[in-house]
Amino acid sequence: MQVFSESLPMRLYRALNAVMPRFRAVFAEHGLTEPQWRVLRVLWEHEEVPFRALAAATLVPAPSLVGVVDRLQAAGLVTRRRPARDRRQALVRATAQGLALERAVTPAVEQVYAELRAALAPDIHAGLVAGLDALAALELPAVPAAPRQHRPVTEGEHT
Amino acid sequence: MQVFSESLPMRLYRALNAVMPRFRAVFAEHGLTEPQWRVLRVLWEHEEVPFRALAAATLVPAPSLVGVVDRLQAAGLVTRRRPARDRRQALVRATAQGLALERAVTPAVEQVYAELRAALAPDIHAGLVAGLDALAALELPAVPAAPRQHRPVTEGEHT
DNA sequence: GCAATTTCATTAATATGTTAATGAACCTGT
DNA sequence: ACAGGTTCATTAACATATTAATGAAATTGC
Repeated sequence: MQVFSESLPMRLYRALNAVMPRFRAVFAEHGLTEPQWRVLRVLWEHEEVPFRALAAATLVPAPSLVGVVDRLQAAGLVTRRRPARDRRQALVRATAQGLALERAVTPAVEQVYAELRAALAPDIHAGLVAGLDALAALELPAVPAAPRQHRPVTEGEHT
Repeated sequence: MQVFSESLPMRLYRALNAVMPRFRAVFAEHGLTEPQWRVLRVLWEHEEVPFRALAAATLVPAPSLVGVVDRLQAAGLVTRRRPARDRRQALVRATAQGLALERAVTPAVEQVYAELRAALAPDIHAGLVAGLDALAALELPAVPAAPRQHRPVTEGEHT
């Protein structure tokens, strides 16, 4: 087994840890968490987005997205709508206030991106993007959903 | 602003989403969560690890690590020790049972790595690793810790 | 020596991730 | 029409992430 710190997953996590705190600091200055930001980001690009598509676009798992949208809705930044033709669906849309946030937050976010571009050599950046896209495209054979052989390590468990 | 789905953070998240479920399925078959696996992974490489160092090596935030180690300890996989020379510290060490897990889980994990290597062209992989390490090394100037200008979007907030 | 500071793990409060289950709405074939 | 199956958002239960605060233990400054 290779050295833990040099494994691909840990490299991915370290890369994220290097950049995301900068972005999150910007989001926080405007009262947003990262998932909340992602939802708004999608809604700035698309008028009205089906819940399912929103989860896919933001990479926020559907069960988490329920709470995220709840809080954005409570804050008056988005609305939820049930279309008559399929009342199971939920269509999410940004309010005027939610749309207005774009102009407020974007400049500071752009600046972080600028720092990134400035700090990363173009060829390194290109190789990185190519590698990431290759990974994302892998579509490794879906997990066989083998039944668990052992119970998970959970709180109440004593020896 | 660039297209959301093509931003570097989303590319990083998509790459992780493409590979981690495979690994987590293996961990789950042995009753482990991903952070739990990471902790054990470090303890297999180092006899006894200071809490602080364990958090850094696993990239698990210290407050989260408290619970992770609690559960591993309750499951009999690790122990916590307070050194006499500095009673604030906590030294974590794997038990015999925790050490035994390595031989049980490693083969399946190696297999996932093998799938990854087989699916990713060597030059793409090299470019990816180079890019990730460059990102991780960035050390963007620490966040200025500017005071929040707006309250976070929280549950109880109504318009 | 001791008050002030700093370090360290932990707790607290809130938000999200993960997996399974639920319940309503739709669909399918008959 | 309707029983059975499917889709969809949501809830449930648990574990973790994030930020701030706490409290005990070490260290520093004077």
